[in-house]
Amino acid sequence: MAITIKDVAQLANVAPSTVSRVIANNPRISEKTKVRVRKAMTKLGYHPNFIARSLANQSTRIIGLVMPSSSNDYYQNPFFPTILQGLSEGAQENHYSLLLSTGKTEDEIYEGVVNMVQGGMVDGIILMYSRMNDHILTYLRERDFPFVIIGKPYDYIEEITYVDNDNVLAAEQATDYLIKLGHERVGFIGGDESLMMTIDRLSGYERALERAGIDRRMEYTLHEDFLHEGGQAAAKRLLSIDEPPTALVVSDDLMALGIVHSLREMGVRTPEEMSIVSFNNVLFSELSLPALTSVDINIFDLGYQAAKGIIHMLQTGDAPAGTIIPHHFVERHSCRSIKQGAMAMTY
Amino acid sequence: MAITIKDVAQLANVAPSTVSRVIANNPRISEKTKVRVRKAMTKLGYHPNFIARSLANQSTRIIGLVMPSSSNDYYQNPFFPTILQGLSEGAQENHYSLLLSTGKTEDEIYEGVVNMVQGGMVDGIILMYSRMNDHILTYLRERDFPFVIIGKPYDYIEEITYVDNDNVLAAEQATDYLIKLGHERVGFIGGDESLMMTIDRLSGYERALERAGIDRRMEYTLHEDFLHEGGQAAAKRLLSIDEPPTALVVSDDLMALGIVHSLREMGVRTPEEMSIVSFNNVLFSELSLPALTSVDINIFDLGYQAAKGIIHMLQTGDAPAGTIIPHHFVERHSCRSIKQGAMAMTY
DNA sequence: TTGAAAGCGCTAACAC
DNA sequence: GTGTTAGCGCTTTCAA
Repeated sequence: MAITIKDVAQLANVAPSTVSRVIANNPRISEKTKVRVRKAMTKLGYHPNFIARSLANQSTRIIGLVMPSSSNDYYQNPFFPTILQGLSEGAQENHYSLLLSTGKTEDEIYEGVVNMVQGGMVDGIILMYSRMNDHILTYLRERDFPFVIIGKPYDYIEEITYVDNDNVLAAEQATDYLIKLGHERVGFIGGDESLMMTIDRLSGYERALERAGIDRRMEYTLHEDFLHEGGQAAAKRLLSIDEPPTALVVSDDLMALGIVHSLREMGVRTPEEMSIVSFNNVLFSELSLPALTSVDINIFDLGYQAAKGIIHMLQTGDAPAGTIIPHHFVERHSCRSIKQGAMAMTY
Repeated sequence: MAITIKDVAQLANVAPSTVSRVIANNPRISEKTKVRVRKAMTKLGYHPNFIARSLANQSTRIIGLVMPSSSNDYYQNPFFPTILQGLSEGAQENHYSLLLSTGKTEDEIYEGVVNMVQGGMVDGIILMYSRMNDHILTYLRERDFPFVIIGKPYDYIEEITYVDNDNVLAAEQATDYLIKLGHERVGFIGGDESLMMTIDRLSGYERALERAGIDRRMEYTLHEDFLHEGGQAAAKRLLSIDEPPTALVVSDDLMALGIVHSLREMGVRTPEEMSIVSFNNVLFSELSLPALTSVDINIFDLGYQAAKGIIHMLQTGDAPAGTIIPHHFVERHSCRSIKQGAMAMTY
């Protein structure tokens, strides 16, 4: 059995409660006894017991992290470690810890969250994704349990604290960029259709087309899970259209890579015959061939601000609000101009 | 305040201890009262409090995960989410939770681990990396705290439970593959030199050269952090040698990508002028141009077995042992034969 | 400024 | 089979 507050109290000749106060640095304890107690603590190698403290305080200083189900490819994305890093840094700065949800299926994850929450293991929750009609979100709302969500809430947006990019604007700008390059046949390749990220990017894409007076063609919009199939299916479908697009807005770098790859296998080169703008700007976007023009969404900040946000909520009980993380466009070599008399590539 | 065991006891007309026994499914309780108590539980919406249980049991069913410091590029690797997935699945299957270490610097992480361990937050620890002279490992050993390490222990290998690949063999095979292709000037690009993974792969590389009777040239071995610089520095140094290598064993796919990229910028094509074998076989290895020939080390299993391992230790108190996860070679298009009269590429 | 004592919610040894 | 009781290690009234 480890050293407890009692052992320290005994050695320092004070009551356990006094030791407790010294730990909390209670100002009503005299400096003299503080010093004495602290000396006893180091002498014994005392370390406070988190569990006992949590039980007494009804608070664990632990934040639960809910990942998307691991059957979901989203999880596989290099996007994740970076978000985690942000979360980790935000938590660390305020002496909070992070507890991971586990579970493959949605149901398993849901059950895990219920355990975390009702079991009193966590003080708050961060949802690392946002999708429509999410059970977990509903549950959290119903219980009025503190949480923040990374991504835009599907509904009750005024009542939920979230951290997100302006994905509509970002996609609009990306699409606009292609249109300015002279492309009129621009397609959109999204990920999971229930993800708010996908939904927003799609509507940004639509908005740009509309503003440019370009009719949207439904066959130019594809939603699939490309990580596994390497974009094979998408590439095929795209090329089987009688007037295939000349440019693509792709909701994720890894997907973009898959599409570039499949296109290449079918003899279509990027950017010469297909221009591509993607999202996230993960590490390898720069290293791939061609280097991907990508929208940097500041993934790290997404995590960092989410951590800050939930901690702020827990400490102040403040009203919810949305935080928008700025994005920026990173121009590389995956797009080319098809304007009359323009340069061939957009270096 | 939430529903407690007492509320349930009252409603079911039994003592709190009986409720506790029902939760534990103690066989000495009659089916009749079990049913009655369970009914009361669902009626009240009772959910056991983890913290209280942990305090009474002196066990949390939480496993602490120690990541490398986030200043470390290793963290950035797509490798990580996959390990996490494995850990998560292994933990979930046994109803364990995962607590993440936070902290940027080594010292912060160390402190975090001490808090986890001495604070009684975790029953065991998984170190997600293995390096020489690691403080944290020393600490854990000194306290005799249960832990498993992903990677080969630097010392006391007999006394430590670990999960690892046979990196020596893997690197030997990779090098051998290049030698068989006719390469005699084979270089090695490793990551962090203190990582056991790097050390083992380097010695596998050396072994293959030795067996083939090829003298090792020190200028062919480079250790750097290529993720940030995109391999620029490495590529330059490699090409500045009077007799540059014709093939490279690279300790990581992302690094390999960086090198391919930099080489290309300097006018050196892969695989025509430089053959490359790398490690890990992460998702994009297949999608890059050229598709990378890579050693698949079964990252998921590394995590999965580590989780199983620590849980086994906790439940049985069993003696430590090493688990070796098999690897396999995935031949793609980043190497070519330079043998007389051989085919140009190894499709 | 400090101590005594109750209690956080649960488990387990000991009774009956 | 079930109840009683004493903790697990800490915080926090309340009293002094």
